[in-house]
Amino acid sequence: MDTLTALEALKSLAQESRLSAFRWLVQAGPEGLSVGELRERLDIPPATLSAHLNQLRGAGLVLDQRAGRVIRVRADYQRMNQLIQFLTENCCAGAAASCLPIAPNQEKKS
Amino acid sequence: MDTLTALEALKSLAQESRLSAFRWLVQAGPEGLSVGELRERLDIPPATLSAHLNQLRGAGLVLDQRAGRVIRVRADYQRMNQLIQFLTENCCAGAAASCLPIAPNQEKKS
DNA sequence: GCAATGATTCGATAATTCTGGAATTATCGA
DNA sequence: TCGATAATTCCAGAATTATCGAATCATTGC
Repeated sequence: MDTLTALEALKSLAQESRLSAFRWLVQAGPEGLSVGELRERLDIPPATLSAHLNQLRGAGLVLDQRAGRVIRVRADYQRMNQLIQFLTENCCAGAAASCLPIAPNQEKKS
Repeated sequence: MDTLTALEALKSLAQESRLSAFRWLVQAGPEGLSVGELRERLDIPPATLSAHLNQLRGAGLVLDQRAGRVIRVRADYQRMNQLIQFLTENCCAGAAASCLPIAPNQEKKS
């Protein structure tokens, strides 16, 4: 993932409603949620949610699929993963040791 | 790391100059860079850099240490790590399989 | 075709963030 | 103490982002 794309993704997640929306979608799993369901959970007006979703879409963090009148939205884990990878690489250059405590083959220390 | 803290960190990194600054600092290693060196690399006015550094400081992503007239700034890897951990946990809940392809003990699939 | 429902776009206002010159603070060396 | 250097704060204008009502688009069922 290049810097510009990462920046877009970061901008998209760096906002309360959008981060919250994304977390709901992640929690919902591969099925995702309809825009309406998401709106209920976030309790914000449709137009506002649409604007936020557009931002997340633009960053490639969510995908949607229309089913009749309902649009089902789901988190794009792959893209999220690329972001995490970008951050890991760009956080760890020159200090790998202190930046990989999450890896499953290591003890989670402290 | 709680959501609010993560949000602060994301906001701090979601800006071109600041992301760039942070990457320079990471690349510089534990020694970090002086504010002046950072300013040279980013090529932005002192006041602007100060504002960005304050943001990064507030998010706990950088630490500084005064040495005479010079303030040496370095990336806080631990904090960055916590952010990555937050994102990993909040990306992977309910979909762990597709969110850990980076782990060194797994094949990267697809 | 028409009414109803789910979602989006439009457009205007409010709020926030970014930027950078000028003034200020801190430290050093002579 | 003075002058120079490193960095910061102050503050105001510019630019961007967020918010959301109203209008619109898309789809369904009748």
